[in-house]
Amino acid sequence: MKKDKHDCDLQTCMLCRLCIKEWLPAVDNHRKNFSLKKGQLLFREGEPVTGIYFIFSGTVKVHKHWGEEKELIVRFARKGDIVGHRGVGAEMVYPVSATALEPVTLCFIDLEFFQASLKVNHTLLHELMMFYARELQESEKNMRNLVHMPVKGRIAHALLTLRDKFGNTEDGAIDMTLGRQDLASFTGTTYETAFRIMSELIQENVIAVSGKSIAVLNAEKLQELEKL
Amino acid sequence: MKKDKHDCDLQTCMLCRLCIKEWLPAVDNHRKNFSLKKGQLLFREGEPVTGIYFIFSGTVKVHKHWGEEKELIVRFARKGDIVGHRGVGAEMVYPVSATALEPVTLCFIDLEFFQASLKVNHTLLHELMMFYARELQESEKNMRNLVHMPVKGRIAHALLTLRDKFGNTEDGAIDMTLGRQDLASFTGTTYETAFRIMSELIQENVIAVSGKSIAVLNAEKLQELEKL
DNA sequence: TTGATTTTATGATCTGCATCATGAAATTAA
DNA sequence: TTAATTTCATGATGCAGATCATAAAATCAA
Repeated sequence: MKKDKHDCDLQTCMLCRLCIKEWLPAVDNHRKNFSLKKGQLLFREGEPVTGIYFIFSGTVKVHKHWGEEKELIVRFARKGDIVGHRGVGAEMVYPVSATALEPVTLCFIDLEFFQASLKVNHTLLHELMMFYARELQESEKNMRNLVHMPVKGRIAHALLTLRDKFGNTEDGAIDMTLGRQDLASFTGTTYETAFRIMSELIQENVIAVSGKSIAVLNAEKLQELEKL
Repeated sequence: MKKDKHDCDLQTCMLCRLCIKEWLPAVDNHRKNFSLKKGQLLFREGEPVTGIYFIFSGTVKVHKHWGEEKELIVRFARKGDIVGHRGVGAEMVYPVSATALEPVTLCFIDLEFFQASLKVNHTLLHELMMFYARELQESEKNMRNLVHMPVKGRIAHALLTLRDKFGNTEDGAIDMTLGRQDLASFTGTTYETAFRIMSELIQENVIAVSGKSIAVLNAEKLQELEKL
């Protein structure tokens, strides 16, 4: 993890955006900027929590492990997103790992200072609470989908979610590249099944794939798949 | 939903426990006590959020629906627990339903007043945030379990969780009665499978069942099942 | 108290998806 | 540039758990 002091602009993340003017210099003082290469681990499930991170550029996957081989991707985080807040709670151990999917620059805030910020800044505290609330809703929705929705529907849902979060490039592809394995881990299935379903969707002209970039051609169809 | 004004003791729920003395009369003023019979619906998924509830006695299941027939139980709430907070967020619609599993008495606080309380009482706000954080951890753990753990493991985990939350009666049974169907919905499986696994566990002398009450005889064995 | 509904119980079958196996293509390392 | 490692691609096989079918008990309604 390369250290660096002049990366973030003090206005991308929620901590800075919601910051009280007087507190900003303190933030500036406490932050530590880092960069990660593709595939590098930010923190690992089970490690003690030292602080939280804000992403300044790049994409990170947040994932839970099962045994050595298997995982479930719980969330993707991008520019401006907070990472590591799942460690806040009773245990003070990260319940997830975070890994860079591409080169990433980010900002580290140690826990103590972050908690001080929450104490000082009630808007921040409230905003963070709402963020947790939204993530909880999301998580439980995904949970239900995992139980009752067939894989095809989950992949449809995942694609729509990703398009929503990352937007489209000019040529209509989702502005994010993720491998089949990650798509599988995100939808709670295996690589092979994910692959087969993607092939089906291509055949049905619902999506178009070239390399790792995926374009949604027929969002309505995906929405249908989401409900049955 | 029978209305009643003299149920809760103003010290069971988090709102009251963390309340600033001066604010307590306001709470007393805004609360509305209700009671539900077994099986009665407290609120339904999709309904607009009007406020939040605190349980004074009894047990409530919080569940998400899929189609007409299927559901997933996301949480059980008991004395002192908050219910309805999942509605707080962007949408202002309950993302879940809540149903009484036995006679329940509870306390309703309208949303506006609750939010005012959060504004006034930062301890409460902080505590609520931590609560969301813990629920999120829980939810994502369950999510991973749904994907990677076989049903038997999930049932083992569910039994341990329930024992933890509800404790034991004198005769060693989990202090809560839930039907097989609810156990199935809680572990994300079907009634039949839940039943079969329970039979296995009984045969293996890991649990004992009489009617709707379940006793854990061998917690270690359940813990083993949890990890593979 | 009796008929109706819900819950419990259990076997027989069916299937979506995981697993296994194998090779080609694409990255990455060296 | 070449060897090593990942990722992509696809068919063959197997199984955990869903679905279907039935009936007895228990609970509830009237």
